[in-house]
Amino acid sequence: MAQKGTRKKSADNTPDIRAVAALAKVSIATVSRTINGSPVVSERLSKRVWQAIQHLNYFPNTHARTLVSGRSRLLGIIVENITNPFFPELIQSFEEIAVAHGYEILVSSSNSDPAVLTTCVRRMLERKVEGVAVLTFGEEEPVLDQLVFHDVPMVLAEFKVDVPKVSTILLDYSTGIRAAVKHLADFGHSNIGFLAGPHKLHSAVTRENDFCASIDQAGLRLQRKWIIECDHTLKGGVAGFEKLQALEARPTAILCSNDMTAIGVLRAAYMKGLRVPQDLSVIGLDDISFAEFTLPPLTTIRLSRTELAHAAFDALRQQAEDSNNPNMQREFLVSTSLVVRESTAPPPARK
Amino acid sequence: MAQKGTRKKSADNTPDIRAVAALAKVSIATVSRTINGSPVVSERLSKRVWQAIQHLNYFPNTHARTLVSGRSRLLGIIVENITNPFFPELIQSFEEIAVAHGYEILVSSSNSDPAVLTTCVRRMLERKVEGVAVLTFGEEEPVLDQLVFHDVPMVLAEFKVDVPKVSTILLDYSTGIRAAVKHLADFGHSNIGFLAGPHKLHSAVTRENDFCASIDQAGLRLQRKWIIECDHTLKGGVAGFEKLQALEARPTAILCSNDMTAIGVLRAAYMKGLRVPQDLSVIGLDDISFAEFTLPPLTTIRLSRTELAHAAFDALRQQAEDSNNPNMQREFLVSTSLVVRESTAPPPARK
DNA sequence: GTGAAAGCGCTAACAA
DNA sequence: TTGTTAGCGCTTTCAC
Repeated sequence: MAQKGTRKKSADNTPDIRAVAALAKVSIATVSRTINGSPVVSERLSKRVWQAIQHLNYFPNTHARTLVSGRSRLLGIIVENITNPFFPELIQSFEEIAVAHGYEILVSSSNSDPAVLTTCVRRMLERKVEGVAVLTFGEEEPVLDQLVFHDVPMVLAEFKVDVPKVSTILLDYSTGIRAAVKHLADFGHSNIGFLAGPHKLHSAVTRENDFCASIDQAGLRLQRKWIIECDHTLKGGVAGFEKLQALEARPTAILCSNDMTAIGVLRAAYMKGLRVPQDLSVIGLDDISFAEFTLPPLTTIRLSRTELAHAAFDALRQQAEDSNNPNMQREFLVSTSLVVRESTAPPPARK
Repeated sequence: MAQKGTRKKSADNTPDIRAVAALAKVSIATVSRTINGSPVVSERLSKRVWQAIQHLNYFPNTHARTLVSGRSRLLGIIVENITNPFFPELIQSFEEIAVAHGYEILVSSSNSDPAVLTTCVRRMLERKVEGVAVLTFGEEEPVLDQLVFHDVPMVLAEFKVDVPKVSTILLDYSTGIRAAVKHLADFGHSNIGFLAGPHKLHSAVTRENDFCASIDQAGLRLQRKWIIECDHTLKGGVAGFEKLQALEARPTAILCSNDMTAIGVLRAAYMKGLRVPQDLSVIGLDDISFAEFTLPPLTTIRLSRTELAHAAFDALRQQAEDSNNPNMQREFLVSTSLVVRESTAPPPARK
């Protein structure tokens, strides 16, 4: 009845820009300029405005801002699965950097399911993200067309496409893998097996090739039968280990395409009564947080999630903010390095 | 030069509601009604509108929607740390449910740092979340005032406050702990130790009390000196185990306040040459994903992240959508259950 | 340097 | 049942 405004909420604790303007006795334009750091505002007014803002505990409504400015300050990040221990650390870093630069992030998991990916993309589009980091390391291509179509900048991991506004992050596995092989060779291992990832995964193939090259470079002889395709799971690691054990000539060290596979090997070796590292050396790849907690703690090739996150953010931010160069495609390289823990040692003495 | 609109983006692939209206030859109001499922729209027009929408690949701008409707369909979830293996699964479930109901989520980690928490809250406020799930299991209280002040519904875990629009999720540890103690007792253990969490954590105290009660209920004698305060980390578990070992009379089974502590015990036992479960039974609590991958796989008390996520979402959704009952405070109970794996067995035969 | 005013894309009165 | 219109809270011309 006595209500005056049309759709004003009843007891709203959230002041708007008009309230600030009224309190500071300036126009809303001046408040806006002050908040956005426009250099034209005189110090006298700026001070009054900030005081009013403080006094009212005011903060701008991002939706209104987005609507009028066309900038959402929202970035999307799509991972394969947040439950996969590789990703939380990555998301964490990405969030930290983004927030530090005034961006908000939208996280979602594709679960390797194209239908889910479609939904993710749609959600991001609806929220008007300014860029999307697609860190699924796999089956990305098809649905991403939507993002391209809507002109949303992207950054892809290990997947180079020649499209404007789409940058790429390449992973330098070879450095870490070479270091791992050398580490083993230095211990005296000359028989090194490799438990590969599924060949449909681009990264798995790269890792395998890098392994082969490293064996060469170390002056060792590559044994094709010691390279076994697994599936990046613990079970796969167990199975891979067993295949290796069934051979007559067996390696004294196993490098795995990822940590879960290595954890499978640890488990299988334990069940067989083989001691790691005395009887068998094992190395993983990724350095998921659990690698530190295995029995024994796993020597592994660390893929820096921090670097990855930085690269992804930089690519997106640049696209979002550099309007001079709207169609740039950049390329980043993220390094790997060996983390020596306790799953590697010299090979058992020959009898 | 020849540009007509004022601030129109140049080549915009994103049609707006007017484009749809024009194509369908209806007013924008009809388009809006159609999209929002208003029952008043005639089938004839509705069909034309949907066709136009499809044809243009149109989707509404959520920011505009939020601005005018006052509903953001955004929910916040604050966890202690996304890197803590307890949380990803929780976030995953929360996301799934939320998305299934047309909500988007904003995830952030407080890192147990009040300053960071303040930022999280601020970010959520700026984005106008309709509710926040505070699942930090700890030091929440102080900064949350901001949310209360701004009238944002909340749901807290294990932390009951009597404030309108703030619901609580209680965790029923006792069921799981009782089952664990019984499991051990059934094996013949009568000497059971407990590696507690830090007493400043409410949940840790509850777990400890439930343990004591369960020992009683199992008809066992409680040994105070077998209860040791640890800190929920692997190192803490190692230290706790060592304290227990230093005692003259030692337990044959150890229940831990969380899985990381149990993993520490596994490690320490391994280093001492004690076999688990033959020489010592170990039980964890949480059932983090790694628990399945330890050596041996860890018997543990599972705290259902799915249930937790459901409860959190339901609480928030109800607050957001039930405007009849704007100040309701609900209470949820989430259960725990024993997951038997391979770290428990009968005690070693007495000599 | 400052303010008035025009919208950003939508929803929700209100009219017809 | 449908259309017209007034804003949601803000940024950004454009005058002054």
